[in-house]
Amino acid sequence: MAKGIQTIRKTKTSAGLASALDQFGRRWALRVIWELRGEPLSFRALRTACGDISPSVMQARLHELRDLGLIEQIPGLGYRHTAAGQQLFRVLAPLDDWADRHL
Amino acid sequence: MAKGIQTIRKTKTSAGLASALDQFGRRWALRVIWELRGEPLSFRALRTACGDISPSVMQARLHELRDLGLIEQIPGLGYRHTAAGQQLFRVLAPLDDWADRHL
DNA sequence: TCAGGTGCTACAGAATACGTAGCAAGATTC
DNA sequence: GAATCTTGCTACGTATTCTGTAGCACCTGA
Repeated sequence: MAKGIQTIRKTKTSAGLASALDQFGRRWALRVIWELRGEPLSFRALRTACGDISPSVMQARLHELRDLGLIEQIPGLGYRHTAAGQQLFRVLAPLDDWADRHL
Repeated sequence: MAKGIQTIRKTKTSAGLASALDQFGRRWALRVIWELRGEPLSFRALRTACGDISPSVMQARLHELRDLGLIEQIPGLGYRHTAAGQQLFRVLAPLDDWADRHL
């Protein structure tokens, strides 16, 4: 491999986006955000919505997403998006169309 | 926990989107898509752009993304988006603003 | 009281990621 | 034309993460 390859980027990836992509690059993280698009879901409902994933992993993702301020737990109601989480979902929403078209 | 919890979703997550979210829920998958936004990058340049990740993991992600038809390898040039990959990046692009705002 | 649901934890085994070293092939330099 | 550099990529031992199953404490309704 020889000429023409760019080795140095002009614009680097921002630290915020990098950490976001790192968090989202964990199994089920994006899926959880997606499944909470409608009404609040209980821990177990969320688990079955994701195809009965391991409760320990679900617990880990829920903690992380809560720490990021993307979801919140309402006693007696279950889990739902925060304002930031809703805006993230709005950003992610076009993925549905994209997946239909390209996968 | 008692009343008001929805256990059954009205609209299920499509299989295409589910598999997409599954693929993207692997470490560095989204990051690789993101780093290829500009000019083509060589294997090693891509690796340093992602913070010097393990070459075996990079190799695995590149294979998977190639199998999905999102990136392609041009001999002498490196890796770059396919048409589908570019459209995915366009969908993902607003994440940058979102991360700035919320993280 | 008891059956059923809830959120959540424990733990062993499997899969995945990491970090480092290194190889073969092509270009570059001397 | 030999040495050097850079390329894409592989090997492999270790560490982290995910999976699958079982089960506990709590609450609700019958």
